[in-house]
Amino acid sequence: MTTVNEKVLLERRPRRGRPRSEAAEQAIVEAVLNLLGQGSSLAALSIEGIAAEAGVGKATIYRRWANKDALLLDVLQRAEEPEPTLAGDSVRDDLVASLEFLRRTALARRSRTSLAVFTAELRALPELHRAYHAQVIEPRRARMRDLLARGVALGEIRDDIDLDLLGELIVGPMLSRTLLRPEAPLDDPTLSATIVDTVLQGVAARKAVRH
Amino acid sequence: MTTVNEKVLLERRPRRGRPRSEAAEQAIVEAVLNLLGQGSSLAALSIEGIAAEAGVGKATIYRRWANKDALLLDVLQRAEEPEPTLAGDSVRDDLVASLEFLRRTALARRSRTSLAVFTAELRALPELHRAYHAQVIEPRRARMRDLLARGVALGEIRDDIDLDLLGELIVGPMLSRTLLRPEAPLDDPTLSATIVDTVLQGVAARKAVRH
DNA sequence: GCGATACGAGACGGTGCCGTATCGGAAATG
DNA sequence: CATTTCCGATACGGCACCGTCTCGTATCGC
Repeated sequence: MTTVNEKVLLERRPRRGRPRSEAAEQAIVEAVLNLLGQGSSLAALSIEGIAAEAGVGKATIYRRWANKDALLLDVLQRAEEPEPTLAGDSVRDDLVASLEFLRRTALARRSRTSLAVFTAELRALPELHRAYHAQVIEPRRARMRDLLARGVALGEIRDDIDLDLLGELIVGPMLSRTLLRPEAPLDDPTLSATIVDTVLQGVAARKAVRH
Repeated sequence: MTTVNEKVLLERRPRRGRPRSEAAEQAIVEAVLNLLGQGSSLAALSIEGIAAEAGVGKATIYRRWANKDALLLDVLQRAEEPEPTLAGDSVRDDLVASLEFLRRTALARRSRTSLAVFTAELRALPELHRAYHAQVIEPRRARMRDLLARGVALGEIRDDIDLDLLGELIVGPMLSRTLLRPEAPLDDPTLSATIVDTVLQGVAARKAVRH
């Protein structure tokens, strides 16, 4: 594991000679996701194992990526779904949409494993961790902060709660279910709305009316 | 990494000859926790590294544990704090106490890393994962379920929410902060109460009174 | 003191992996 | 057809580690 360069892929593409196989490249990326989906840890992934899973020679991998870190970072980035576009009509609805995105990401079997793998294992791979955090986690949290701040400004959300804590109240339950209960149902499309509405309304029993 | 036997420790203690050094045993356990606390991943721990950190020969480790898995499982079990005793006066207070326990567990630098390491990395170590889940995670969740059920029975908590979801609403935010924000403050002793009360009361802005 | 068992240190064979190099063959350009 | 580059396969040197074993020494029961 050496340094991850800014430019991850080797991109010199000569015009003469046999072109690189797009199929091989896809097979390599697929193989990494397959192995992660089968429960492999990030650190346990080996180039030789990936090559075998992909039905590819090691040289075919090293022709495209400089080293293992570069390959893994590239695959992790490709695996990210695009963030959802938020309608903006209601902060509540946008929160549900954001959480739905997280749920679907977690639902995909591969990503589900990946999420768990990322959060902890990346810690042991500092270069990878730094890059992934800066390029994926942090922008996502910034979006959530903006959304919640809009909710406060519009009067949908109490203004006496720390914005970071608010985000954790929303995201935490989905994270808890994904990480701590690997067997828990995650395919209920109403789960996100239930979480958001429950966090908004509160859990305490009430005698008074809600509005 | 071979199978973890039911009996983890080798426990034949002959009465003749030099007795085993209790100091060495403690140094070994300490060394594992130290390395985890320094950010090492579970999979990256090596017997040789542990022995060096502990200032101990490898044979001294293998004299006590059958293999690496047995050592790690034993250390993980020892590292668990006892669950807090719940006063039982108010479910809200007991929830705060339970969450405080989780916060303190996460706060300890070693445990903080360990928690992150466990949740994801254990996945790649199936024997370890199964044992840890059954012996630590599941009992903890059962306690939380009982506590929440009491809250529902006593009328402190709404009766129209799934108990598992309730638990996730409480535990999730702390988990989120611990795992996704390694730099976030976790040493605020009022954090647990803030989370519990916010989840109980809800996040939505209200015009009506709360009672 | 003597045998038994422990200690730290580290040698040892074996395994698995990294990243490079080489093979014969395949697929492109010109 | 000659050249170039890629292909899968695999050999290679090097490294880190596992779990066993052997040193010379220390500490116990008897």
